[in-house]
Amino acid sequence: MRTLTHPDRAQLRLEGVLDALANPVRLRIVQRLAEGEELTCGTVLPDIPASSATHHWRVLRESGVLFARRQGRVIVHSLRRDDLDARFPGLLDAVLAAMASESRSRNLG
Amino acid sequence: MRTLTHPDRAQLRLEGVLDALANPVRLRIVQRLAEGEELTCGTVLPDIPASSATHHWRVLRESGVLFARRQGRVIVHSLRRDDLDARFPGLLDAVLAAMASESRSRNLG
DNA sequence: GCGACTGTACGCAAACTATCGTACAGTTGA
DNA sequence: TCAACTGTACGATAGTTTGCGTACAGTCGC
Repeated sequence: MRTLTHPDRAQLRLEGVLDALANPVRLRIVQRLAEGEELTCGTVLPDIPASSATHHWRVLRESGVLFARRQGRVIVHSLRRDDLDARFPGLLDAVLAAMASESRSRNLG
Repeated sequence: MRTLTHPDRAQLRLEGVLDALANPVRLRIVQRLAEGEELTCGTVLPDIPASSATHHWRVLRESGVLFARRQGRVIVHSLRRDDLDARFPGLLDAVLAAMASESRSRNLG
């Protein structure tokens, strides 16, 4: 169990963030985090195996999309909203809004 | 030489667009298009082989990021700004602004 | 210490992506 | 019709990503 490394704000890369977001599992995680939830690794998509989930958490963490802090035996994740907004103003909001609008149109059929 | 197919506005998918944008070559193309240029396939990055370029143009076209129209023997590409703005408000602007800010900070050192 | 719990590390296989060379198709102007 | 030009189709390959099983490490409560 290594220490949880994060890029700092200045190290965030647009391409890395876009890459992290261009995946349905990770988009779903971001959406949940954006709802204000602080998620542990096991909290999202209980049907996907832990080892697969770990991979996605890592991609999100290493790209700088979220922050992970160890809290006892769980790892609590939160969106790095401030950092993302500072480096890429409007990007996160646009992605979240787009997800919301996509799920709306899905529900309409 | 097949006909150039495009998804229509309602078919645009966030994940597909993010995926198309999560690549340095394609980001560069989008940046150039956003500057108002209308580009043909050979106009960007002359050092990359035509067959590689074709691949990237296709990804951008099929994800709905740009529109390609045949004009004599060249294919002219333009950003689908209106469609992107309609489906994913703020997304394209945020990405373009982020690119601009990244190239600014690169120039500073 | 021990067992339950949470998540990682490692390694593997399948699927996907990027890059490229070669051959070729459509358009244009001579 | 012919050659030049522009871009595609196809196929190969290397590298990457995804998904997963298994083994294990750190923390907690008892």
